[in-house]
Formats: sequence, structure tokens, C-alpha cells
Amino acid sequence: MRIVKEAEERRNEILDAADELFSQKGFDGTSTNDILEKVGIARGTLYYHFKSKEDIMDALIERYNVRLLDAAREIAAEKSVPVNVRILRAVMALNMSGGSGEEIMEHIHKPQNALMHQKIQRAILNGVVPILADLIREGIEQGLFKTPFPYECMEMVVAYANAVFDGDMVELTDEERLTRIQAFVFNVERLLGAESGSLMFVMQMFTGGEGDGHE
Amino acid sequence: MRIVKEAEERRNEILDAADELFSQKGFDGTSTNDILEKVGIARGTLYYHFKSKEDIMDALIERYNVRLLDAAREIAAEKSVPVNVRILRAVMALNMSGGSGEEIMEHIHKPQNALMHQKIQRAILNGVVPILADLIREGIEQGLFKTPFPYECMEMVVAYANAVFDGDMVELTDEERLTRIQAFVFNVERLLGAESGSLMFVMQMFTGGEGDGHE
DNA sequence: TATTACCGATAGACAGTCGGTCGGTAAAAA
DNA sequence: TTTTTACCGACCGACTGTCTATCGGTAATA
Repeated sequence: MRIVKEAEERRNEILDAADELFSQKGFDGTSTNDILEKVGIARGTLYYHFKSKEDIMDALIERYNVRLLDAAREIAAEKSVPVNVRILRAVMALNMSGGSGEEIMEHIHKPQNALMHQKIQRAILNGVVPILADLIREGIEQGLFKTPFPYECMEMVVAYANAVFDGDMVELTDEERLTRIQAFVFNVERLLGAESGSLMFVMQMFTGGEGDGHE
Repeated sequence: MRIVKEAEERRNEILDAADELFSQKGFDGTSTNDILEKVGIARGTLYYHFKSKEDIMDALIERYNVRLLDAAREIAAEKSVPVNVRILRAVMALNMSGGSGEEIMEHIHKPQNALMHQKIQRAILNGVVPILADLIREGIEQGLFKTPFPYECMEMVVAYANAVFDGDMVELTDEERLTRIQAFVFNVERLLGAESGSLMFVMQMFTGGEGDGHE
């Protein structure tokens, strides 16, 4: 009944289990015993690898954020793609969970996981906004946008997207949602000082297919 | 050792105690025992008046939201005051805690109280935005603003204010904060289609005194 | 090669705390 | 008196985090 593994492997096992459990039942709703059983380890083992239950959550968030920011950076660096498309993709990567093909975000937007949610959002706000702001500056050089506050603009956009495009949207009809998105695009254009309608191509994302699959 | 009071009085005693404790130590950090001791009642009494610990939080939030929204509505109704000033005051009433002279909000913005924070923000977003949107429409009629999406504009503004002007700002220098606010005002002007500089009077609030004391 | 000493990883019993319940009781109202 | 309202505090199960003991591999030593 004694299975020894390398520390990192165990750590990841625990994180994977916790990820799934927190997703299903929330942080508070998941007991450490749940995690123990799922991984098949004893109490001591868990607390050998993590100093507390919250420590597990923090590690989970860290892991998630790294993936998310890496994805965003990668998108931003693809210089062959037009700036506005890159911006769109980078923003999309926040709500849908990046190219990795995981569905972590879904779970996080539940009243239960408020703290996790908050921690992630802070990290996103501080991590993604600079990336986006750089893209905006690129757009400004190209004459696409015109604003003295690229950073603060994106901060606003991301904060809004975080607050509203999470869970709250679910209980809207398709039509209402469409209006919401139209208004969003319109407002972003104004914020960026973009030509009216120049970002409307974004709408395709929501009406038509799910992007183009390339990466 | 047995003190009998009217239900509502006890309820409020409990809420007041919980308010203070949650503020200091957060929701999870506060045990029901803490509350019992502070109020000076027995376990059973607490659960006679509230069905759970979270029920206490919800009641607390409800109480807070009512005050906040009432304050906002009152401000908005003061037709003798120019629209843009009313808007400003209504927004201010969100972060500073309205005219009532209480300091609830201060506490709420702590990593601990994530859930409470979240619940309040949702309520604010759904409650205050319509009030503000009406003010914007009034401003549109007067030719101050020009936007097809008054509601969504304010939604964005409030969401941003909630996300960024909470706690995050604390660790900034005065100068950085000023830039932040300048950018904010600038962006709001753009969103509302207001004349450039027409909302800059807001800056006085942050540089100069704390408003005019009238109500 | 055989022995010793050490260390990372694991186990599980255990203590302490916490949220919530329950049966009973005092006081007020009817 | 009877009924209702408010209150009490012992009690329960569940949970998190701690502590000590131990297993198995590995490197130094004989």
C-alpha cells in the first residue's frame, strides 16, 4: 500500500485531482479527504507536498495563470497576423481557456469559487493588460488606434469583460447577448479611438464559427 | 443570564457584530463563536434568528445594498443639480460609502471577503447601473453626451471602478493614482461621447477637497 | 561486496475547531 | 391558563492541519 513517486509527479497528481474536485464542488465544498481519496494517498502525504488547502489553490491558480499568459503572449507575438485580430484572439483566450483545450474557466465562475475567481482575475488584470497594451501601441503606430492611455484602456476592457462576460451572461437570451456584444465592440472602438466599425469584424466570432482553428 | 429582546433588535445586534467582525477578520476568519461572544448570546439564539452563517452575510449585504442604492437614487433625483455632477456623486457613492457616513466598503475589499465582495458587486452592477444609465439619458437630452448604449457604457464604467478602484489602488503612489484617474475620466468622456475635458472637473474631487458637504 | 547512515516520501492516528441541531426553558402574549 | 416567542447550551459530525513512526532507496564507508 505504499507507492513512492517523485515529488513533482505527486504534486501534479494532487493538483489535477484538486482541479477537478474544486471545479465540481467548489473550494469550500471539497474536503481534503476528497482529495486524498481521489489521489489515493494519506493525509500526511498531502501536507508533505502542500502546506495548506489554500496553498493547493494558489498552486492551481499559478499553474493556470502561467498557461493563460503564455498563450496570450504567443498570440501577441505572431507578427504576421494583423494587430486587431491578435488583440481579439488574445482577449478571447481569457474567457475561453486558451489553445490548451482545457475547460477550467467554466468551473471557476461559480459563486462557490469566489476567492479563486478573484485571485485569477487579479492576475489576469495585471498579466494580460500589459500584453494587450503593447498590441494597442502597435496599432497606434499603424494608425489604427489613437489614445493617450493604451494601458488604462485595456485595463478597462479586461475588467469589464471579466465582470460581465462571466456567468452573468448565461441568463440572457441570444438576442440580448448580441446587443451586449455589439455595445461592447462599439465602446471599445470609442475607447481606442478606432474608426467606427473597424472592429465590428469581431462580431463574426459570436455569430458565426469559433475562429479559424489556425494557431 | 437570560435577556429577551424583540426579534428585530436582536437580529440587528447580530448583524452589527457580524459586520464588524467580518470586516476585521473576513467571513471565513470569523467563527460563529466570535459572533456569539460579541453579541453575548448563546448558539441557539443565533440560529433562531438566522438559518446559517451565510444567511447572516446575505442579510448584511442586503442591508448594505439597500442603503447604497437608496443613496444613489436620492442623488440621482436631485433635479436641481446638474446632471454631470449628479453622475459623479452617484459614482462616488459607490466607493466611498454614501452620505450615511459609514465606512463599510473599506473592509469589504480584502482578499478574505471575496464572496461578500462578489455578491455586493453583482448587486451594485445590477442596481446602480440602471440609475446611472437614466442620468446619462438625461445628459443626452441636454446634448451633454452622445451614445447609443448608455446602459452598457455605465456598466463598463462601474465594472471598471469596482475592479480597479478597490484595494488595488492602495499600493500606488499619489502621482500614479492621479494618472490613473485622469485616464479614467478621459476614457469615460470618450465612452459617453462627451466633449473633451467636459468631465475633467471631476479631478477636483481627487486633488482638492472631499466634495461640498451639501446633500 | 556488505554495512551503515541518512533522507525524501508516505502513512494514519489524533487534536482542536467549527457550523449546525435539538430538546428544553423562561418570558410575554393571548 | 395556554400559546407563542425568544433563548439557552450541550451535543454531533465533519473538517483541517499536526505529529510521530516508518518504509525504501542511495551514497558513503568498511
